Amino acid sequence: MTDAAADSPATPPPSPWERERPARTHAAPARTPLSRERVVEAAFAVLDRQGLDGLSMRQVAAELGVTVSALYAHVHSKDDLLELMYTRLFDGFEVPEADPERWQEQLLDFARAGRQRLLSHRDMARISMAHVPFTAELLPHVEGLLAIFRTAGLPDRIAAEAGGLISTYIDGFVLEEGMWQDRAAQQGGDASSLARPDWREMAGEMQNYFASLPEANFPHLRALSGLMVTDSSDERFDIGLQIILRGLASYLPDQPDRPVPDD
Amino acid sequence: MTDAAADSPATPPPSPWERERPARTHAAPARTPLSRERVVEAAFAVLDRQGLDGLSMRQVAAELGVTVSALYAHVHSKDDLLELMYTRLFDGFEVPEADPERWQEQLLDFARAGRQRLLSHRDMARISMAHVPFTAELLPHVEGLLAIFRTAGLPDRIAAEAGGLISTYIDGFVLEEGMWQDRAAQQGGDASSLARPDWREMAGEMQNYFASLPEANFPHLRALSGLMVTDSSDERFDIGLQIILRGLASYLPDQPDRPVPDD
DNA sequence: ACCTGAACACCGTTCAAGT
DNA sequence: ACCTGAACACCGTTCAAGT
Repeated sequence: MTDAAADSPATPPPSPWERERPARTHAAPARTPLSRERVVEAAFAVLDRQGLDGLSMRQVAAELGVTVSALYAHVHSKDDLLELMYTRLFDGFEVPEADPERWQEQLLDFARAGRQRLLSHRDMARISMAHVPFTAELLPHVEGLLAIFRTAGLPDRIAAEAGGLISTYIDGFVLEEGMWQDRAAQQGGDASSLARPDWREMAGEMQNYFASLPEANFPHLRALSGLMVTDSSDERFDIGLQIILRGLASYLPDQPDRPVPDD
Repeated sequence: MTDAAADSPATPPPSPWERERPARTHAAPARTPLSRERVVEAAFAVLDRQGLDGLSMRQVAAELGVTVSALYAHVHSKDDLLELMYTRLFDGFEVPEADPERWQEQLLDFARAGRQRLLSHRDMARISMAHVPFTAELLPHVEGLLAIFRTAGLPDRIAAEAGGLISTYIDGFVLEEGMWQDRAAQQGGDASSLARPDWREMAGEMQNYFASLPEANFPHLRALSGLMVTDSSDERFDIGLQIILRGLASYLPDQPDRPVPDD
């Protein structure tokens, strides 16, 4: 029984962080009745159409052709529903086996995948920021991330902070991306272009605004006007990531080409 | 005309980012009537008492002894009110003159002050995350921060990302701090201890939980159980900050013997 | 066992009417 | 000029009642 590790994801018992949730409906009934899964699915549909501010229990019920009160047999509350959506984001995502030789690439992949996951549903970053992955289902992901840091050789107290730092960066970056899109959508398209408003225009406006600032007061903002807001978020995302990765690398025992402190 | 820089904070014209706002009430009337400032003040009072989820226009009106509709003469909407609260957070805060010799200390001070500002009102990090400091009033702060990066010698595209990276870190860290306190409050104290619920207990619970995980599946989480959640957030905050600062420092041309100032 | 209907106690925002 | 009162179109959640 010592190889229980290789067995399954081995979801641990609920942590003190999480609230209890009503027991699942045990037997799967006949003609596709409501289920927790269907409620979550409908919630994603509403989210993508209306955004988080338009995501109400009543809208989810309408999406399912059902009364509001019917939802409460399957989810404990709206907060519970949001937590389920947050958790479902990690479905089918595995942190790879930590490889000390490739820890930086593994981290890059992890972060990029995380961003893509958040981009897969509207306002998902806002939902993600409101949660912490310390629930039983998500702890394996945390463990996998910590494994990368520790087997790479990072000191424990650095490894303990690194996961939160990177996750916060991902959430924050995508949150900001979403804000630009929202602004562009609400300024530009009155009725159409709901799906993919080209915020390129807004980026251009902001660049012009920064470039038009008085030179005497805002020399640096003017100088960086072309870089602060760009339409290629992918590059900007990677740069921030590299800053963090280089910071982490500076804590490794021997990495000769970088300024390493002697403590 | 060239020394306009030394004149005043020189608030630039509104950026494309910001929405219009109803014109301020011009003349200050007699007997302390409503004003934008009083509305914001009342909103902070409600926020500190009820939290962001309990902050409603109706509660703010009640705080002022006034009808809800009266508020709309002074703020354009609830979103507008939240933006005013966000902006007011920066009042009386100056980014220091950039000193290339002391850029790391200046950044440390900036970040610590930012965290303290967020901690000064309940749920303030949640409000902060929903905003971007690209409004006319806040651009001087952004400029001051960029000045520190650029005069330190960081490449432009690194400087352009560094501000957002650090701000995101601050917001994210304080957001998480607040979540712990909320959890502790709603688990423990039923009626009393509203102001300062000791979440020390909850931290202990989480540590025990991590330490109790099956060794086979969660070796790293177990090993770091004492570090992941601690009651001294100050240290944890500084560690994340140091990771970022070292990452930034790695982009400087040659700074061989001077790593980040250690505690 | 599962869902409906109705109710409760809230929301943000608007607008005619008062003073 | 400034505020009130009432209304509109929403919320999350609960619970007795139906089938």
